[in-house]
Amino acid sequence: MKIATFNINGIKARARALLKWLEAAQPDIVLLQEIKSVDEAFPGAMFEAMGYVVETHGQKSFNGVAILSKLPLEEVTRGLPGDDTDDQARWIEATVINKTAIRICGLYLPNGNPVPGPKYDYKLAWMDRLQYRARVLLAEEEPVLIAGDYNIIPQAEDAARPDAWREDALFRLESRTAFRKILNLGFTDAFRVLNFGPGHYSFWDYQAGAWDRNDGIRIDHFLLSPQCADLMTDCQIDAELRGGERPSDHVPIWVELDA
DNA sequence: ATGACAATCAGAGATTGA
Repeated sequence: MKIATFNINGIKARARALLKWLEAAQPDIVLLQEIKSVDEAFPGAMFEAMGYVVETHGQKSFNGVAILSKLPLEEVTRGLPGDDTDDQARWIEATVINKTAIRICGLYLPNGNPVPGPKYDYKLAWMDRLQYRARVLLAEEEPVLIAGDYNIIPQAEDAARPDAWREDALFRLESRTAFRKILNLGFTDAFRVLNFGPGHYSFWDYQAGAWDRNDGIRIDHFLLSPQCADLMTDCQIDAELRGGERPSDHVPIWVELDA
């Protein structure tokens, strides 16, 4: 089973490019972030025509996550637990059953800039809630996959110019510590199991020719529970999409699971 | 230190992003 995550930076602007990539990459499940659309305006029919079921958790103008799946989805839930006053659409969960049941979580973690400030406070508070949710899911001792745009550069090798990010909300120690706390529960950063060294990125800024200079950062991740990590057979980034026409500033990353 | 680029909503330019 091939599961992908892709921050598409606006479904309205990216629907055609997404369709083209789906046809080429043939993922069974796709987690989307930054759909920047309310549920009613999401162009679900074009994906349903390809055999996907569509579950959205949208919001006007900003944020918004969705799941496309060729397998039936069960127990779909929306919103990250832990704060009833948080109305930002950044979290969606579903269970998919093929050979084995997997709990799939799609996330769009807050950016957090500028630092310091309320946006950074929100990021850290959101990561606390994420850690708690991850802990609850892990306790089930079943395959769990938490993937999406984490807005976290895990290590220096995950940025072309780490010094430029040193005090940024994506890379400063406090942010990386919060991310590592989740890993330390027992989750695996899928990409780093199978890929080594610098130069592997999932985001390139639109500005200053970042793509042409490969001035990128790796901020889109798959975190796998032990039971899920044992099923993984491959994990890759489809970087070439960034060189296409009117691309998102992120590219897809995917895992292959024997599940 | 600043801005560069893009999407959205709206119908200009502010807001957001990373």
